[in-house]
Amino acid sequence: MPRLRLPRPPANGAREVPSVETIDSSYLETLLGYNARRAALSVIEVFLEAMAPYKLRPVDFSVLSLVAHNPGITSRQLCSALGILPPNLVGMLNALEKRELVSRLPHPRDGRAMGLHLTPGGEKLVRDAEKTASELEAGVAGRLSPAELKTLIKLLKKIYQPD
Amino acid sequence: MPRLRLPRPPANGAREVPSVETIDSSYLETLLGYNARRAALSVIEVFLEAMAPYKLRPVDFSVLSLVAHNPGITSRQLCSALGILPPNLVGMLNALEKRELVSRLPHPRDGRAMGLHLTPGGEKLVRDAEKTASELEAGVAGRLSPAELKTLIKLLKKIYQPD
DNA sequence: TATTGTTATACTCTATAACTATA
DNA sequence: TATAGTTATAGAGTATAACAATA
Repeated sequence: MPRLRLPRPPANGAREVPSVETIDSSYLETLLGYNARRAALSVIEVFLEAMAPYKLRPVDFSVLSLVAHNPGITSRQLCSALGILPPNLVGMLNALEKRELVSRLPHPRDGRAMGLHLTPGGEKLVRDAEKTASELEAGVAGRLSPAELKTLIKLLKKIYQPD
Repeated sequence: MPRLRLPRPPANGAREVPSVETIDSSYLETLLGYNARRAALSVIEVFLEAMAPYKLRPVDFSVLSLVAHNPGITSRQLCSALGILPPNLVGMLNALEKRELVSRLPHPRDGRAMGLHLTPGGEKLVRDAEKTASELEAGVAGRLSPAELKTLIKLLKKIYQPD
Protein backbone atom coordinates (compact mmCIF):
# COMPACT_ATOMS: atom_id res chain seq x y z
CA MET A 1 0.00 0.00 0.00
CA PRO A 2 1.63 3.26 -1.16
CA ARG A 3 2.16 6.03 1.31
CA LEU A 4 0.50 9.34 0.50
CA ARG A 5 2.83 12.25 -0.05
CA LEU A 6 0.84 14.87 1.82
CA PRO A 7 2.23 17.66 3.98
CA ARG A 8 0.37 16.34 7.00
CA PRO A 9 -0.68 12.70 6.69
CA PRO A 10 -3.69 11.74 8.77
CA ALA A 11 -2.81 10.28 12.12
CA ASN A 12 -5.72 7.91 12.28
CA GLY A 13 -6.81 5.04 10.08
CA ALA A 14 -10.15 6.54 9.15
CA ARG A 15 -11.07 7.31 5.54
CA GLU A 16 -9.51 10.59 4.55
CA VAL A 17 -10.99 13.40 2.47
CA PRO A 18 -8.62 13.66 -0.48
CA SER A 19 -7.15 16.84 -1.89
CA VAL A 20 -5.41 17.47 -5.21
CA GLU A 21 -1.85 18.54 -5.83
CA THR A 22 -1.43 18.25 -9.58
CA ILE A 23 -4.51 18.44 -11.75
CA ASP A 24 -5.06 15.50 -14.08
CA SER A 25 -6.62 16.75 -17.35
CA SER A 26 -5.56 13.73 -19.36
CA TYR A 27 -9.09 12.57 -20.18
CA LEU A 28 -10.29 15.94 -21.45
CA GLU A 29 -7.14 16.17 -23.54
CA THR A 30 -8.21 13.09 -25.48
CA LEU A 31 -11.28 14.99 -26.76
CA LEU A 32 -11.15 16.89 -30.03
CA GLY A 33 -13.63 19.53 -28.91
CA TYR A 34 -11.64 20.39 -25.79
CA ASN A 35 -8.39 20.74 -27.73
CA ALA A 36 -9.97 22.64 -30.60
CA ARG A 37 -11.58 25.17 -28.28
CA ARG A 38 -8.40 25.71 -26.24
CA ALA A 39 -6.32 26.14 -29.39
CA ALA A 40 -8.83 28.51 -30.98
CA LEU A 41 -8.93 30.67 -27.85
CA SER A 42 -5.15 30.71 -27.70
CA VAL A 43 -4.74 31.78 -31.32
CA ILE A 44 -7.52 34.34 -31.11
CA GLU A 45 -5.91 35.87 -28.02
CA VAL A 46 -2.75 36.59 -30.01
CA PHE A 47 -4.80 37.78 -32.97
CA LEU A 48 -6.70 40.20 -30.74
CA GLU A 49 -3.50 41.90 -29.58
CA ALA A 50 -2.14 42.12 -33.12
CA MET A 51 -5.35 43.74 -34.40
CA ALA A 52 -5.65 46.20 -31.52
CA PRO A 53 -3.73 48.93 -33.38
CA TYR A 54 -6.32 48.74 -36.16
CA LYS A 55 -9.19 48.68 -33.65
CA LEU A 56 -10.52 45.53 -35.29
CA ARG A 57 -12.01 42.54 -33.53
CA PRO A 58 -11.65 39.18 -35.29
CA VAL A 59 -15.17 39.48 -36.67
CA ASP A 60 -14.51 43.00 -37.99
CA PHE A 61 -11.37 41.72 -39.68
CA SER A 62 -13.30 38.87 -41.27
CA VAL A 63 -16.03 41.20 -42.50
CA LEU A 64 -13.62 43.74 -43.97
CA SER A 65 -11.49 41.04 -45.58
CA LEU A 66 -14.51 39.40 -47.20
CA VAL A 67 -15.76 42.76 -48.49
CA ALA A 68 -12.28 43.48 -49.83
CA HIS A 69 -12.14 40.20 -51.74
CA ASN A 70 -15.83 40.28 -52.69
CA PRO A 71 -16.77 43.86 -53.52
CA GLY A 72 -20.53 44.20 -53.71
CA ILE A 73 -21.18 41.32 -51.32
CA THR A 74 -24.49 41.62 -49.47
CA SER A 75 -25.17 41.44 -45.74
CA ARG A 76 -26.95 38.15 -46.19
CA GLN A 77 -23.98 36.66 -48.01
CA LEU A 78 -21.63 37.88 -45.30
CA CYS A 79 -23.82 36.28 -42.66
CA SER A 80 -23.94 32.90 -44.34
CA ALA A 81 -20.18 32.96 -45.01
CA LEU A 82 -19.24 33.86 -41.44
CA GLY A 83 -22.02 32.16 -39.50
CA ILE A 84 -23.36 35.34 -37.94
CA LEU A 85 -27.00 36.29 -37.68
CA PRO A 86 -28.34 39.25 -39.67
CA PRO A 87 -29.45 41.30 -36.64
CA ASN A 88 -25.96 41.05 -35.18
CA LEU A 89 -24.29 42.23 -38.37
CA VAL A 90 -26.22 45.49 -38.56
CA GLY A 91 -24.43 47.14 -35.67
CA MET A 92 -21.01 46.06 -36.93
CA LEU A 93 -21.68 47.50 -40.38
CA ASN A 94 -23.02 50.73 -38.88
CA ALA A 95 -19.82 51.09 -36.87
CA LEU A 96 -17.59 50.32 -39.87
CA GLU A 97 -19.56 52.78 -41.98
CA LYS A 98 -19.26 55.45 -39.30
CA ARG A 99 -15.48 54.88 -39.34
CA GLU A 100 -15.69 55.40 -43.11
CA LEU A 101 -14.19 51.97 -43.85
CA VAL A 102 -17.14 50.50 -45.74
CA SER A 103 -20.06 51.97 -47.64
CA ARG A 104 -23.45 50.51 -48.43
CA LEU A 105 -24.43 50.99 -52.09
CA PRO A 106 -27.72 50.00 -53.68
CA HIS A 107 -27.51 46.54 -55.16
CA PRO A 108 -27.51 46.72 -58.97
CA ARG A 109 -30.16 44.05 -59.48
CA ASP A 110 -31.99 43.58 -56.16
CA GLY A 111 -33.77 46.56 -54.69
CA ARG A 112 -34.01 44.92 -51.28
CA ALA A 113 -30.29 44.34 -50.90
CA MET A 114 -27.31 46.60 -50.29
CA GLY A 115 -23.91 45.92 -51.84
CA LEU A 116 -20.97 46.42 -49.51
CA HIS A 117 -17.80 48.17 -50.65
CA LEU A 118 -14.60 49.39 -49.05
CA THR A 119 -13.72 53.07 -49.01
CA PRO A 120 -10.13 54.01 -49.95
CA GLY A 121 -9.41 54.20 -46.22
CA GLY A 122 -10.94 50.77 -45.77
CA GLU A 123 -8.80 49.37 -48.58
CA LYS A 124 -5.63 50.62 -46.91
CA LEU A 125 -6.64 49.37 -43.46
CA VAL A 126 -7.44 45.91 -44.81
CA ARG A 127 -4.13 45.75 -46.67
CA ASP A 128 -2.22 46.60 -43.50
CA ALA A 129 -4.32 44.32 -41.27
CA GLU A 130 -4.01 41.38 -43.64
CA LYS A 131 -0.26 41.90 -43.79
CA THR A 132 -0.13 41.80 -39.99
CA ALA A 133 -2.34 38.70 -39.90
CA SER A 134 -0.17 36.86 -42.39
CA GLU A 135 2.98 37.78 -40.46
CA LEU A 136 1.26 36.33 -37.41
CA GLU A 137 0.82 33.04 -39.28
CA ALA A 138 4.53 32.96 -39.98
CA GLY A 139 5.13 33.67 -36.28
CA VAL A 140 3.29 30.52 -35.31
CA ALA A 141 6.15 28.74 -37.01
CA GLY A 142 7.99 29.21 -33.74
CA ARG A 143 5.77 26.48 -32.37
CA LEU A 144 4.86 24.67 -35.56
CA SER A 145 6.91 24.01 -38.66
CA PRO A 146 5.45 25.29 -41.94
CA ALA A 147 4.59 21.71 -42.86
CA GLU A 148 2.84 21.14 -39.54
CA LEU A 149 0.87 24.36 -39.93
CA LYS A 150 -0.23 23.29 -43.38
CA THR A 151 -1.29 19.88 -42.10
CA LEU A 152 -3.14 21.42 -39.17
CA ILE A 153 -5.16 23.76 -41.37
CA LYS A 154 -5.93 20.95 -43.80
CA LEU A 155 -7.27 18.76 -40.99
CA LEU A 156 -9.27 21.61 -39.44
CA LYS A 157 -10.93 22.21 -42.81
CA LYS A 158 -11.86 18.55 -43.01
CA ILE A 159 -13.68 18.96 -39.71
CA TYR A 160 -15.88 21.91 -40.57
CA GLN A 161 -16.11 21.50 -44.35
CA PRO A 162 -17.75 18.10 -44.82
CA ASP A 163 -17.21 17.34 -48.51
CA MET B 1 -23.45 27.65 -48.39
CA PRO B 2 -26.39 28.90 -50.47
CA ARG B 3 -25.60 29.80 -54.03
CA LEU B 4 -28.27 32.18 -55.16
CA ARG B 5 -28.46 32.73 -58.89
CA LEU B 6 -29.15 36.37 -59.67
CA PRO B 7 -30.20 37.83 -63.01
CA ARG B 8 -27.35 38.13 -65.45
CA PRO B 9 -25.35 41.35 -65.14
CA PRO B 10 -25.60 43.89 -67.97
CA ALA B 11 -22.95 43.34 -70.64
CA ASN B 12 -21.93 46.93 -71.21
CA GLY B 13 -18.47 48.40 -70.91
CA ALA B 14 -19.51 51.21 -68.58
CA ARG B 15 -18.44 51.41 -64.95
CA GLU B 16 -20.59 48.90 -63.21
CA VAL B 17 -21.39 48.40 -59.56
CA PRO B 18 -20.26 44.83 -58.96
CA SER B 19 -22.21 42.12 -57.23
CA VAL B 20 -21.09 38.75 -55.95
CA GLU B 21 -22.21 35.32 -57.04
CA THR B 22 -19.89 32.93 -55.28
CA ILE B 23 -18.21 34.12 -52.12
CA ASP B 24 -14.42 33.94 -52.11
CA SER B 25 -13.22 33.04 -48.60
CA SER B 26 -9.84 31.80 -49.75
CA TYR B 27 -7.81 34.40 -47.87
CA LEU B 28 -9.52 33.83 -44.53
CA GLU B 29 -9.04 30.11 -45.04
CA THR B 30 -5.28 30.59 -45.01
CA LEU B 31 -5.47 31.85 -41.42
CA LEU B 32 -5.09 29.44 -38.52
CA GLY B 33 -7.38 31.41 -36.23
CA TYR B 34 -10.24 31.39 -38.72
CA ASN B 35 -9.98 27.65 -39.31
CA ALA B 36 -9.50 26.82 -35.64
CA ARG B 37 -12.58 28.79 -34.62
CA ARG B 38 -14.77 27.32 -37.36
CA ALA B 39 -13.65 23.80 -36.50
CA ALA B 40 -14.13 24.32 -32.77
CA LEU B 41 -17.66 25.65 -33.31
CA SER B 42 -18.47 22.73 -35.59
CA VAL B 43 -17.26 20.13 -33.12
CA ILE B 44 -18.91 21.82 -30.15
CA GLU B 45 -22.21 21.94 -32.03
CA VAL B 46 -22.19 18.13 -32.32
CA PHE B 47 -21.02 17.80 -28.72
CA LEU B 48 -23.90 19.99 -27.54
CA GLU B 49 -26.49 17.70 -29.11
CA ALA B 50 -24.84 14.58 -27.73
CA MET B 51 -24.80 16.01 -24.20
CA ALA B 52 -28.37 17.30 -24.30
CA PRO B 53 -29.79 14.07 -22.80
CA TYR B 54 -27.54 14.61 -19.76
CA LYS B 55 -28.46 18.29 -19.59
CA LEU B 56 -24.77 19.18 -19.64
CA ARG B 57 -23.15 22.06 -21.48
CA PRO B 58 -19.52 21.58 -22.55
CA VAL B 59 -18.33 23.52 -19.53
CA ASP B 60 -20.45 21.41 -17.16
CA PHE B 61 -19.03 18.28 -18.73
CA SER B 62 -15.49 19.59 -18.28
CA VAL B 63 -16.12 20.51 -14.66
CA LEU B 64 -17.71 17.15 -13.77
CA SER B 65 -15.02 15.21 -15.62
CA LEU B 66 -12.23 17.07 -13.81
CA VAL B 67 -13.91 16.53 -10.45
CA ALA B 68 -14.32 12.85 -11.29
CA HIS B 69 -10.63 12.43 -12.10
CA ASN B 70 -9.48 14.79 -9.35
CA PRO B 71 -11.66 14.21 -6.29
CA GLY B 72 -11.14 17.00 -3.78
CA ILE B 73 -10.15 19.55 -6.42
CA THR B 74 -10.87 23.14 -5.38
CA SER B 75 -12.79 25.83 -7.25
CA ARG B 76 -9.60 27.76 -7.80
CA GLN B 77 -7.89 24.74 -9.34
CA LEU B 78 -10.86 24.12 -11.62
CA CYS B 79 -10.74 27.71 -12.77
CA SER B 80 -7.06 27.65 -13.64
CA ALA B 81 -7.42 24.30 -15.41
CA LEU B 82 -10.37 25.36 -17.54
CA GLY B 83 -9.66 29.06 -17.98
CA ILE B 84 -12.83 30.24 -16.31
CA LEU B 85 -13.07 33.03 -13.77
CA PRO B 86 -14.01 32.27 -10.15
CA PRO B 87 -17.18 34.40 -10.12
CA ASN B 88 -18.47 32.53 -13.15
CA LEU B 89 -17.86 29.11 -11.61
CA VAL B 90 -19.98 29.76 -8.53
CA GLY B 91 -23.30 29.60 -10.36
CA MET B 92 -22.33 26.44 -12.23
CA LEU B 93 -21.34 24.67 -9.01
CA ASN B 94 -24.53 25.83 -7.28
CA ALA B 95 -26.56 24.34 -10.12
CA LEU B 96 -24.59 21.07 -10.12
CA GLU B 97 -24.94 20.84 -6.34
CA LYS B 98 -28.68 21.47 -6.59
CA ARG B 99 -28.89 18.60 -9.08
CA GLU B 100 -27.05 16.50 -6.48
CA LEU B 101 -24.19 15.73 -8.86
CA VAL B 102 -21.40 17.34 -6.85
CA SER B 103 -20.92 18.21 -3.21
CA ARG B 104 -18.69 20.80 -1.59
CA LEU B 105 -16.78 19.37 1.39
CA PRO B 106 -14.47 21.29 3.70
CA HIS B 107 -10.88 21.13 2.47
CA PRO B 108 -8.80 18.92 4.79
CA ARG B 109 -5.90 21.36 5.13
CA ASP B 110 -7.15 24.80 4.01
CA GLY B 111 -10.07 26.32 5.85
CA ARG B 112 -10.70 28.83 3.09
CA ALA B 113 -11.16 26.24 0.36
CA MET B 114 -13.83 23.71 -0.46
CA GLY B 115 -12.99 20.30 -1.92
CA LEU B 116 -15.29 19.20 -4.72
CA HIS B 117 -16.56 15.63 -4.93
CA LEU B 118 -19.05 13.71 -7.04
CA THR B 119 -22.14 12.17 -5.51
CA PRO B 120 -22.96 8.58 -6.54
CA GLY B 121 -25.43 10.07 -9.03
CA GLY B 122 -22.71 12.35 -10.33
CA GLU B 123 -20.35 9.40 -10.73
CA LYS B 124 -22.87 7.54 -12.84
CA LEU B 125 -23.71 10.59 -14.96
CA VAL B 126 -20.04 11.28 -15.67
CA ARG B 127 -19.43 7.65 -16.62
CA ASP B 128 -22.31 7.74 -19.11
CA ALA B 129 -21.43 11.18 -20.47
CA GLU B 130 -17.76 10.30 -20.93
CA LYS B 131 -18.77 7.14 -22.74
CA THR B 132 -20.94 9.20 -25.09
CA ALA B 133 -18.16 11.73 -25.60
CA SER B 134 -15.63 9.04 -26.46
CA GLU B 135 -18.05 7.43 -28.90
CA LEU B 136 -18.39 10.85 -30.50
CA GLU B 137 -14.62 10.93 -31.02
CA ALA B 138 -14.82 7.63 -32.82
CA GLY B 139 -17.64 9.06 -34.92
CA VAL B 140 -15.41 11.83 -36.20
CA ALA B 141 -13.54 9.05 -37.92
CA GLY B 142 -16.17 9.34 -40.62
CA ARG B 143 -14.38 12.51 -41.65
CA LEU B 144 -10.91 11.84 -40.28
CA SER B 145 -8.96 8.62 -40.05
CA PRO B 146 -7.79 7.63 -36.55
CA ALA B 147 -4.27 8.62 -37.55
CA GLU B 148 -5.44 12.02 -38.78
CA LEU B 149 -7.40 12.60 -35.57
CA LYS B 150 -4.33 11.75 -33.52
CA THR B 151 -2.19 14.13 -35.58
CA LEU B 152 -4.77 16.89 -35.34
CA ILE B 153 -4.98 16.68 -31.55
CA LYS B 154 -1.20 16.59 -31.28
CA LEU B 155 -0.85 19.75 -33.37
CA LEU B 156 -3.66 21.53 -31.48
CA LYS B 157 -1.87 20.80 -28.21
CA LYS B 158 1.31 22.29 -29.63
CA ILE B 159 -0.62 25.50 -30.25
CA TYR B 160 -2.05 26.05 -26.79
CA GLN B 161 0.54 24.22 -24.70
CA PRO B 162 3.80 26.05 -25.41
CA ASP B 163 6.53 23.81 -24.01
C1' DT C 1 -0.47 40.98 3.30
C1' DA C 2 -2.22 37.34 0.14
C1' DT C 3 -5.64 33.93 -1.19
C1' DT C 4 -10.43 31.32 -1.49
C1' DG C 5 -14.95 31.68 -2.30
C1' DT C 6 -18.44 34.75 -3.02
C1' DT C 7 -21.74 38.77 -4.44
C1' DA C 8 -22.95 42.30 -7.42
C1' DT C 9 -22.61 44.14 -11.69
C1' DA C 10 -21.39 45.41 -16.40
C1' DC C 11 -20.18 44.39 -20.87
C1' DT C 12 -20.04 41.42 -24.92
C1' DC C 13 -21.85 37.82 -27.75
C1' DT C 14 -25.54 35.28 -29.57
C1' DA C 15 -30.44 34.26 -30.44
C1' DT C 16 -35.61 35.19 -31.52
C1' DA C 17 -39.67 37.75 -32.98
C1' DA C 18 -41.50 41.05 -35.74
C1' DC C 19 -41.62 44.99 -38.97
C1' DT C 20 -40.72 47.31 -44.01
C1' DA C 21 -39.81 47.17 -48.60
C1' DT C 22 -38.95 44.76 -52.28
C1' DA C 23 -38.97 40.16 -55.11
C1' DT D 1 -45.54 34.09 -50.44
C1' DA D 2 -40.64 34.59 -49.66
C1' DT D 3 -36.42 37.26 -48.88
C1' DA D 4 -33.04 41.44 -47.39
C1' DG D 5 -32.29 44.53 -44.10
C1' DT D 6 -33.56 46.28 -39.88
C1' DT D 7 -35.30 47.07 -34.87
C1' DA D 8 -36.00 45.67 -30.29
C1' DT D 9 -35.03 42.58 -26.92
C1' DA D 10 -33.76 38.49 -24.35
C1' DG D 11 -30.43 35.27 -22.96
C1' DA D 12 -25.78 33.32 -22.48
C1' DG D 13 -21.02 34.10 -21.84
C1' DT D 14 -17.26 36.74 -19.91
C1' DA D 15 -15.18 40.56 -17.25
C1' DT D 16 -13.87 43.62 -13.02
C1' DA D 17 -14.33 45.35 -8.21
C1' DA D 18 -15.04 44.45 -3.63
C1' DC D 19 -16.05 41.85 0.61
C1' DA D 20 -15.62 38.07 4.58
C1' DA D 21 -13.09 34.30 6.22
C1' DT D 22 -8.77 32.17 6.45
C1' DA D 23 -3.69 31.57 5.38
